[in-house]
Amino acid sequence: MSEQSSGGRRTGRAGIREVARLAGVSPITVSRALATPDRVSPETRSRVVEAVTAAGYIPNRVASSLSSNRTRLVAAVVPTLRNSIAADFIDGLSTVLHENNYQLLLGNTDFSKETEEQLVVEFLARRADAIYLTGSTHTDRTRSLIREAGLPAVEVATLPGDPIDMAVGISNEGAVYEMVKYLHRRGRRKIAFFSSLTTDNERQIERQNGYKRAIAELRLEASSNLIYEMTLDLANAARSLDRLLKTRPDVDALVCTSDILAIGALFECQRRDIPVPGKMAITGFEDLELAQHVRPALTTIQIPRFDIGARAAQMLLDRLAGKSIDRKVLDLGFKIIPRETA
Amino acid sequence: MSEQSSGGRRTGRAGIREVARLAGVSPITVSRALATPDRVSPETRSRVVEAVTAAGYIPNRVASSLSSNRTRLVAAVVPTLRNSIAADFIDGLSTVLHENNYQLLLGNTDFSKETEEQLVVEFLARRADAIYLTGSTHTDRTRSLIREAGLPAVEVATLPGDPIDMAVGISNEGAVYEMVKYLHRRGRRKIAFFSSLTTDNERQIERQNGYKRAIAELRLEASSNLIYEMTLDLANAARSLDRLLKTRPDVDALVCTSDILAIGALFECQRRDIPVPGKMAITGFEDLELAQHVRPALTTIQIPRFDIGARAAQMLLDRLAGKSIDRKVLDLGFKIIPRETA
DNA sequence: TTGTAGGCGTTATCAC
DNA sequence: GTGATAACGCCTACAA
Repeated sequence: MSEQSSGGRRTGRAGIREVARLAGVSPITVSRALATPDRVSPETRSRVVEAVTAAGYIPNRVASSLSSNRTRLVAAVVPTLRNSIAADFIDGLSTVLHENNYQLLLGNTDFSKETEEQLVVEFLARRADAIYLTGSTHTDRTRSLIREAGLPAVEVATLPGDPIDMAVGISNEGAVYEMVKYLHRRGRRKIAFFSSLTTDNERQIERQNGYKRAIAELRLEASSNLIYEMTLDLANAARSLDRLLKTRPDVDALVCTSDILAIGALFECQRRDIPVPGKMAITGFEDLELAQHVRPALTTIQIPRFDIGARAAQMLLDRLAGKSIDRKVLDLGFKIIPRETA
Repeated sequence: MSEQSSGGRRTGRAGIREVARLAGVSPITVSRALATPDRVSPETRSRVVEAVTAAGYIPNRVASSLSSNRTRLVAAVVPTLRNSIAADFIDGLSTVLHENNYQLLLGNTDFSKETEEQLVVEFLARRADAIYLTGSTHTDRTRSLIREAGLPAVEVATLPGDPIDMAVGISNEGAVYEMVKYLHRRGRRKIAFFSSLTTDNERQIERQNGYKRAIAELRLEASSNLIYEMTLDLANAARSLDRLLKTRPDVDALVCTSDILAIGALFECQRRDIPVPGKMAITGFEDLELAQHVRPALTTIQIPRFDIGARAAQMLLDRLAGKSIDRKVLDLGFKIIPRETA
């Protein structure tokens, strides 16, 4: 009857005590042999390793997290992974995290900052060691929760004036501003603007601000019937172009905040035999691989997608390692890629 | 000096005891008021809620996981999120998981089953409640580890004959088989085949098998110089088409295992003024939104991308809830979408 | 409906 | 280099 530790609610799995027993050492020595092998004598180490194999021991990180007060978990919040460059960021983040023996906890908000707040609460409850947020639009509670927890945090894809903690991204405002000026230099004067939804999405708002600032500086026509906002897909871009041309057949250029929208508009022009760039110039944002393969090839804004995620991971890891951060807001820059559509 | 519980290594944050003290109840009552509110009197409940707010209490799920031996964590393994329908699956998975108050732990393998094994070990160590795997190609150890842990598991995007536990997907073999027959009915006789890399990726192998079976049944020419394997992007599809046409200018149809490859090939045909489908028929796989927008529109195989992830989540949740599963391997089906390229 | 006792499996701390 | 002890913060089991 009476086994070694019969009481309570055991989980069936071999634990550190069992391994310790097999190796003829104490539990804490097993812990050290696995976590910090060089603080244990070679013989002890090999006896422990043997015992681990024999017992089929898989350490319980839940227990170790509770005890050490560290989870080696980074939580990330994205709006969505569908049709989204967020997937590229996360790929970069995940890759660097795994290389450093951290794991990724992922949540999607469907573009709602209230949902984001719920996720952040859940991530704090799980005691994630650091947090990755897409963009800089958050509820006040999200911000204070993270700050009060003292959690390393990085906001991604934009350059907030007042980051919660750190940020990596590009100037969305600047990128579109430059693009409008580029179009102006190439003789365009009636410039329309397509963005995806601006709800809880400051990246889109910043891009729209870049457009407006350039239009104002260049003394071009500023009109609300030149600005369209839509869900991010090809079909909506085509539909919006249809509406735009009905009210404003005089438009000679179209700045889009995504390659998807730009390509949707380009295809619609081709269906209507509107020459691009002859009658209509079109520009995108992101530089998807597709951009260089459509004909005419898409003039667009290139951003370092994988790198943004990877650098975000690195910044979090540096902070977790106690290193000092030189720049809290890291601008990875954009580049206008002139191709054929503008 | 001597505070309530001065000893040890406290984490600074308000704990359940502090909340209990504020509410004038025992810690276990706080636990119940939050986890199962209906098992607590309304007054007690509201006193607890007040105390929670006052203390800024965020429950420690690490501790609760350790104690309850449940993490409410589902771990998912994908090859990559870049340029991949895996992102759509994960979006579906994540959405359903969050609706049910589970969180998602995500890892990427870069198409290596050894990396997958490492991730699975890590996920087991974190005591994830269930696991999601992409495909059915795993190391023996991965399979036995999951089986021995008795963990609910779902393999996604294929229909394994011997699933580790459950599976959701489509018949990759059947889909390509049908597509080749479709092309044959439309008079094509020299049919080439483009797939992405087959390393540790049985979906690609199954699709190639579907191609080979149809070719054999139809008594068409089977030749290794009709089969190409490449990294999944537009540029490689174009390059492979170039090579194919050099050795086999007589080819009249091209079956691709991805819309990306098909569109890459289509664009290359257009650059070379090869009429599609006049001289060359092209078919894809996935039915990305782009497929219906390119001109000529792409004939392809549609699969329920978001649903595959969502159903995978549902199967795991059902099993976790102790419900019986009617079908361990769920076939969500494909559909050939005839458009203009074939 | 509420509370008491004790353990979940590990690691921090301090001693040897 | 190794070990004894006591948490980590919560929840299961059982009792009242």
